[in-house]
Amino acid sequence: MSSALLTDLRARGLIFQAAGEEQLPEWLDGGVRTLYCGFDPTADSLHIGSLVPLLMLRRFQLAGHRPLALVGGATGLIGDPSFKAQERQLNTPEVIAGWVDKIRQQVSRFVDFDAGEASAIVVNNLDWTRDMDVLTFLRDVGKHFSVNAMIQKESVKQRIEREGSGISFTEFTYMILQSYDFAELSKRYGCGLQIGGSDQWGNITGGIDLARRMYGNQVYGLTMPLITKADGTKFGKTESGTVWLDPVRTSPYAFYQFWLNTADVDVYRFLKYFTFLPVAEIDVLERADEQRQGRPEAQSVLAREVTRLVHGNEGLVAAQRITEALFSDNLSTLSAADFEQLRLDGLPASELPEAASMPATLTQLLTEAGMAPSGKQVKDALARNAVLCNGRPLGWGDNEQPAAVLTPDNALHGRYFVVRLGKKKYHLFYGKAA
RNA sequence: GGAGGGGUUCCCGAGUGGCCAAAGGGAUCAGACUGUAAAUCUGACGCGAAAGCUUCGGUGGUUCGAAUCCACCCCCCUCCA
Repeated sequence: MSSALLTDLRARGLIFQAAGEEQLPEWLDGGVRTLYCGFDPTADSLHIGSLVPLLMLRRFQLAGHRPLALVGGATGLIGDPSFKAQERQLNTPEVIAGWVDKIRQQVSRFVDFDAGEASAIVVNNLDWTRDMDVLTFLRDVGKHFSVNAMIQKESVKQRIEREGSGISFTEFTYMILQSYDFAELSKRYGCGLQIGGSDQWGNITGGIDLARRMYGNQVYGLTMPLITKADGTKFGKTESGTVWLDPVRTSPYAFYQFWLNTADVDVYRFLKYFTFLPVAEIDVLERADEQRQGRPEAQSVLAREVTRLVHGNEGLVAAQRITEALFSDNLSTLSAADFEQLRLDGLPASELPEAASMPATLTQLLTEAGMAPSGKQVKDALARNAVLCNGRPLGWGDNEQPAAVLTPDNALHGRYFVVRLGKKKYHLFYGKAA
């Protein structure tokens, strides 16, 4: 364990802001330190936005420190206003409790619970806030906060100043709750460092102040940069929405594809953020790619590493199997068993209706299968020969006779159709087994 | 409680009686070019195969005709008490 960790984190561009920067290296070098990062249940799964902090916990653990993963059973009931443009809708306590369970399991996959002194712990802030009464909260905790200072925080400024949106007292209080978490963890576990995304800076510094005021504990804070893409679009979204960590929401295949599609300008930075590959190795890869003609190798390394981290080796193999089958034009070499496997691996698939109950149009069939949000898009694609069925282009003329197109004669192994829309959207249709 | 401002299609934002399924930009989707990139160009972009159907906070009304006018209601913001 050593502040060599900090050097590596800096080289990766993972440190955005630090509170107590002068003493931090020394503190880290002084023994097994305890740190925490919070994850609020805002859905039943985390998405890749939480990946950097999750991996960060692991980086610290690998460096010999003890990570606490906090699941925000309490803060999730309130909602963090930080840099949010609008007040959020409250969810019921029952719903949140369900999400807490899911997130606890998810978070647990990224840290090691059997690492001696550095063994991870999952905590829930509901445990120390549930039974606190209002007056205690206001007198013992609230008294340490200056509203004057709170409204100055950049994270809530736009909500306070901007016309068209306000902030409820409930959300405004969030900062105090999270600050209290840090103070409490410093007391309970000797936790001396909180990490989080750059949007958490205000909440983290609030906690640092509170820990000192309530318990005289000197604690530290680190934030990680917001992950951005060079083209300015939001990181973590695909055409089908958010990229989730839960394989049920985002299949390992889709997850793998997401990373594979990383832009060249972003990929080396992402390798540093999202993998444990040494920086030197990433630099070598970058130089090698510069020499190469055509497609760089970095994307496939990134996709492989991150998919393995999140979905394990099995998930990775499944993702690669589908990718290989679809993007190498060798559909005809696949066996019936292979198709079944692709289905199990998470290739989007649906059962084909009987010829008698077949939808009247292909646009309808493909839309219902979720390949496109509206028939218009399918229509557009058909008109441009961008819809392929088992490799054969379909045209606008085929639209009104799906039953004539999707016949057993045209199927692979009598019942499989791989329909491709555009360059990357694939869907497996399967008929009844013979 | 008082005064004022505002709610338009995914987002921003025009439109203030017919020419409006609603300008423009962004996002998104598809094509060309490529490397399942980037940049650029092209097309699509409420729903529908089409005929046609449904939109401009809500409900009623005026009118041959409403996103646009009227009434009431709901929500948001600003200032004052």
